Amino acid sequence: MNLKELAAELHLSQTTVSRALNGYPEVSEKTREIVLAAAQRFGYRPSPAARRLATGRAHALGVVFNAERNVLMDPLFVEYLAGVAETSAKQGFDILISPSTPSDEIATFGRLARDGTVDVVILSAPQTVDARISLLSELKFPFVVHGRPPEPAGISYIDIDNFGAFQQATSFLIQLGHRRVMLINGEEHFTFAQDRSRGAAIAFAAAGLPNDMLDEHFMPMTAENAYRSARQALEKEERPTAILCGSILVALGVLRAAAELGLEVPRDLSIIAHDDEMPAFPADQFHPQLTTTRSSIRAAGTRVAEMALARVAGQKPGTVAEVWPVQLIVRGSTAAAPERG
Amino acid sequence: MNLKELAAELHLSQTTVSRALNGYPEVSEKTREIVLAAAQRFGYRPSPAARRLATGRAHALGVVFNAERNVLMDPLFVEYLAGVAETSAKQGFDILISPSTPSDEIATFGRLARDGTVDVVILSAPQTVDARISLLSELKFPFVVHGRPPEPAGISYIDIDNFGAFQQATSFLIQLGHRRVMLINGEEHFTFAQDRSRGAAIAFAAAGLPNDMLDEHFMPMTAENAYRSARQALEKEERPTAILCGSILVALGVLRAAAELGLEVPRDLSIIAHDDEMPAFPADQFHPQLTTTRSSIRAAGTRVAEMALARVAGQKPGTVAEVWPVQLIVRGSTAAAPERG
DNA sequence: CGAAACCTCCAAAGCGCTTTGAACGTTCAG
DNA sequence: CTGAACGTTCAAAGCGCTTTGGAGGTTTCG
Repeated sequence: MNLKELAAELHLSQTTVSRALNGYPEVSEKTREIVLAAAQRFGYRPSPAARRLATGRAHALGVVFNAERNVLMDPLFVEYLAGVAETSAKQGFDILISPSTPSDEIATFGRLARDGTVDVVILSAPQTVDARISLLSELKFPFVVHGRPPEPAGISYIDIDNFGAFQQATSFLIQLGHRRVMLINGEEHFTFAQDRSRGAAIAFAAAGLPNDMLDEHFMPMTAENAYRSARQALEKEERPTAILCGSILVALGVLRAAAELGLEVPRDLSIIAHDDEMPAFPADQFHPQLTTTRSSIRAAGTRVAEMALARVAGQKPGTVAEVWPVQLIVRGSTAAAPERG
Repeated sequence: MNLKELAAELHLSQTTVSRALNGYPEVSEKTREIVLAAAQRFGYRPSPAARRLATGRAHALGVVFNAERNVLMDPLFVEYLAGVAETSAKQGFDILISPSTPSDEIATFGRLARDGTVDVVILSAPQTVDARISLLSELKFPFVVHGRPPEPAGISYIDIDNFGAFQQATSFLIQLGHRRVMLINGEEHFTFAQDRSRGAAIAFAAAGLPNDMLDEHFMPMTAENAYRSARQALEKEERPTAILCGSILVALGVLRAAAELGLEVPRDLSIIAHDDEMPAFPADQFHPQLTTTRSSIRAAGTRVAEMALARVAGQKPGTVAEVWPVQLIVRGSTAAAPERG
C-alpha cells in the first residue's frame, strides 16, 4: 500500500497524510491520530526510494570498508561496527558498507559523497596526511571521524587518549625499573601511532632517561608481524625487559616469541597491551593475564554513530571533540624489571 | 549534472540518452558513442535514488548483522564480509548492513524484504529450524544461503563439507590410537554443528567404536567457553586424549586449558581445529602449529555474493547447491595417543 | 459586520530516472 | 509507385514521496 492509496482510503489528500505521518504541525491532532491509526492498520510503510528521491536524504550512513586493510588487522572492525549498528538502528538508519581497495579508496569516498546514497560518512583511523578528509572537506560532505584528525579544527571527532595511555603505561614500566623498553606500534602514518609514540617518549623524558632506550617499531599490527619483531629484539644481547603492544593481537605474537625463547612473562619480560575490548579475545583470558590500557572500541562506535546522526540533523562540524580517558589495568603480565644480567 | 541537462547539451531526448547509457539496442552506435563520450566529459553519474525509484531495483545486497551474535563469535565476520565486498564491488553493488538484535531479527528481514532497499539478501549460519528462511520464502524475496539450509530444495546455497571434514579429522585421530575424543562444537541448532556432529559419529561407527567415547559439547564457539569446557574435561580421571575444535578460537581456549593443567600438546593431548582462515589468526602461527580442517570463509563470501548477484539477474533459486571439500592439514598439534595410564 | 488572522487541508509541481507508445524518415518488396 | 517494414528518435507518463502556494472555512478583533 502506498501513500496515494492510503490517502484515498481516508478521503484525505496525500499532502495531509504525509504531513500527519511526518509530524508536521499543519495538521490537526484529530486527523493525525486517524491517519496514524490507519497507517498502522494497513501496515503502510513509506517507500525509502521515493522518500530519498524527494528529500535528497538517504537515511543511511556510510562506512568505507577497506577489505585488505581491515581483514588483516581488524577483528576490531566487527566490534566497532556493532557499536555503530547499535545507535543507527535506533534511529532507523541503514549502514552502507562501501567496499574498496586501498588504491581506490579516495574514489570510493568521492562516489559516496556525490551519489547521495548516504547522508554522512564515518571515517576511521585518520592519518597524518589524510586525503579522505581533504576530499570530504572540499566537497563539503558531512563526515565525522573516529580517531584524531591531523588538523582537528572544524571537524567532529572522538578519540581515545592514546597519548595519555602510553605515557601512563610507559611511566608505570619505568617505575618498575624497566629501562630498555620496546614499543610495537601501528604504522607511522596513523595519527594514533604518533600519539602513542609521543606518549611513550614523554614518559622517558619525564624520568630523565635517554630517548634511545625506547626501541620503537612501526608496523601493521598483526600477531605475525609482532612475533617477528619481538623475536628479533628478544634474541639480542641487550634485549628489552618490557614490551608495549599496540593491540591484543600484537601481544599474542609477542607472547609466542617469548615462549619460544624460553622467556617467562612477567619474570623475564613485562608486557602491556592496548586493549580495545574485543570480546573474542579478552585480555584476562590470556596466560598470564595481560596488563592493559583499556578502552571500548564498541562504545566508541556507538558514540561516533551518534555524532554522525547529529551531523545529519544539522549539527555543525567541529562541535564534538571528545578524547576519552584510557585506564591502565594492571594484571599479571607486568613485574619489576629483572636484575641486570 | 543530471540526465535532463545532459540530454539538452546533446540536443537529444532523455529517452535516447538513457538508452544509450544503459546499452539498449534501440540506439545507433554512432549516437551511443557520442552520448558515452559526453557523459564521460561532464562526469555524469545517474542518481541511484531516481533509478531505484524508477526501476524498483536497489542495486544493493543485504546482510543482516546480528551484533550480539557476530561480535562474540565472529572475527570471522569481517573476513566473510571482505569476500562479499570483493565481488559486489565489481558489479557496483552496495552492501547494506541491517543491524538487528536476536529478538528482532525476523522483523529486520521482513523490513528489508518489503522496503526494497536491497534486491537480495544473504543469509548465514542457517539453523535446523530457520524462521528467516521460512519468512523470505513466503515473501518470495530473493535470497541465498551461506551454509546448509535445513531443507535445501529450491534454495541456492553453498556450504563447506562440514560432515566430511569432521569425519576425516575424527578418523585420523582414531587411526592415531585415540579413543576418548572430545568434540567442542557450535550451538546445536546450527546445521553446520549437526553436520559436524554426524561426521564425527560416523567415523566412530565406521571404526566399530562405541559412540559414547565421543564426548560432544555444543556451545557458542568462544575461546572462553572452550577454555571452561576443556578444562573441566581435562581434569577428569578419564580425560580425552584428543579434542576436536569447531574453530581456531576454540582451539585457543583449549590450548590455554591444557597449558594450565601442565598438559603438553601434542604429547598429552592432540588438537584438531576447523580453520576458516582468519588472517589475523593463522593456524600455523600457533605454538604448536595446529592441525586443521581448512576452508576459506573469504572465498565462500565471494562465491555467495556471486550467487546473490546471479539471483538478482534472474537466476532461479535452487540452481546453485555447492558443497566445498575441506582439506585436512596435519601439523604439529596431533600425535599418537598417549599410552593408557 | 467586515476584514484580518488563523487553522486545516488540498492540488499540483517537482525529485531524476526508466519505459511505453508513437512519430518520423528510409529502405525494401511487390 | 505504394505500403509494409525497419531503424532511430522522441514526448510523456509514470515510480511514490515531499513541499510549495493557495483555497476554503472558522475565529478574532476593531
